Amino acid sequence: MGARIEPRTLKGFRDTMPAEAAARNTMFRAIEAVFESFGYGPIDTPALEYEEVLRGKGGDESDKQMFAFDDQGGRRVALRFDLTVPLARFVAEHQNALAFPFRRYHIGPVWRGERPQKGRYREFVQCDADLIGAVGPAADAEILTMYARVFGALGVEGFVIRVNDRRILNGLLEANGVLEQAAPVLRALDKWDKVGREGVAQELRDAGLPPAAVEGVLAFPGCAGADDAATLAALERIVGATARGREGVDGLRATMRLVAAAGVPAAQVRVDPTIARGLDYYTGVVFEAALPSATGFGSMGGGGRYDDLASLYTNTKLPGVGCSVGLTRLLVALEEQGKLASAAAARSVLVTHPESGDPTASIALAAAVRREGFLVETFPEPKKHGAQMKFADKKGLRFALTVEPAGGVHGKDLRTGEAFDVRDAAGAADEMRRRA
RNA sequence: GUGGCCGUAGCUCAGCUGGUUAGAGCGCCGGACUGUGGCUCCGGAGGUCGGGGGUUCAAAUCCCCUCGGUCACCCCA
Repeated sequence: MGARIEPRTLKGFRDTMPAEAAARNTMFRAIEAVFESFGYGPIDTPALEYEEVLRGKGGDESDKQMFAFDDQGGRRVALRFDLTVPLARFVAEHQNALAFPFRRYHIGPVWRGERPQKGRYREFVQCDADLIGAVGPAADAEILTMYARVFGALGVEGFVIRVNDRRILNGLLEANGVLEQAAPVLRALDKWDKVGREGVAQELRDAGLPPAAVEGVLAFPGCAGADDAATLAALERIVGATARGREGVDGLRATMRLVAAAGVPAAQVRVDPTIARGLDYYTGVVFEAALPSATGFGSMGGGGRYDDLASLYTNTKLPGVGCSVGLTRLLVALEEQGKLASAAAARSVLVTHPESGDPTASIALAAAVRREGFLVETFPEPKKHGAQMKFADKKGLRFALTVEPAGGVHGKDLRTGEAFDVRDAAGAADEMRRRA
């Protein structure tokens, strides 16, 4: 016997407890149902890929964040840090076998070697859906509509999907003569909510923008109006003089019209000039989902349009638009708010084991009740009745059933504490259905 | 990669300016009482005070190092 091994998980990695896992699976199913209702089908890709495939163009931020190492055969491999790059490789590799427009969704864990903090882990689950091989407002609107439906189906209250368009942002940059400083300017704008007007102004000055340009850029986020039409009109006044800005405003206006036509409430999807998104491959519409109630958690996901998904792997031009739900973060945020959809335990049953003797009758009872549609578990050992009941209580089971030595079934509603006696499994099922 | 805070029983924490056998609540185990849980009562197990070094007659308590956790920045889900 050596020293005992300390049971622990790696920094940034976490276990999922039964209640949370149950809630997560319920969420999976809800998300999948929405995606599939729009004609999207599931795919999977390997967690581990060649590093060069995932790395793409080097020198990015993702470089430092990727878990990469040599495998046993000396190959440079890495864990995927998102589901979009694997999608690009997948589409490029299988383009002859796919029907375009290609709609797929993908749910799975991704890994990033960042320093963990609130709502941020080194392993987390993303739910992505993308529409590849189509351009225009109809495609963009479809993703936005579906995205709103997902949060609706998850029962998330008060979510807001804030939408902008990279072309509008580029118009702003052009109008102020700062196209060269796109990255720092967009990054600063994206922090509008967090650091406020003065904070953004400071960042812009630090980025070396001339005072006139700083003022010009600052006029932008504040232009949001009472509704999307007003905001779009204001945006048009600011960037309408540039071709790209004009195109962006027109496109976003058309997209929002289609989203409304699909029946999405205006409160759920709103135009917001401060949404920029960090990833540099977005070229058109961009959006981000947030829970106003989940302060300090960051966004619950986002997405946008990209002109050319797989240019690294193929000459075929593959434009697309997609969305992503950060399921792990969403789960933790909802859990913290005590809003985890509790898996309905209304049909859970324990059939006790006789304290001494033969469990045959109990096993038969359990099987019969199971056929009635209940979630039935049997106690596997002849422990004392009190202990068995305690177990049922701790696990949160709703009912306990015991076969009486003289025949018949004695039941108890663990929630109300009421007992009942019935003739057989069918009688127990009726009684439990009545109480559930 | 940079900075702040924290590290005492399974969990949440008390242990003031260093001083006899390190405590509480909850949880856990056993028992009493209800045939069969949740309430109450009784009893019990469980701690290298994160680790290492130093100061001191004496450290969980002071100093240094280290490891771990956490929050923020960066970036993002």
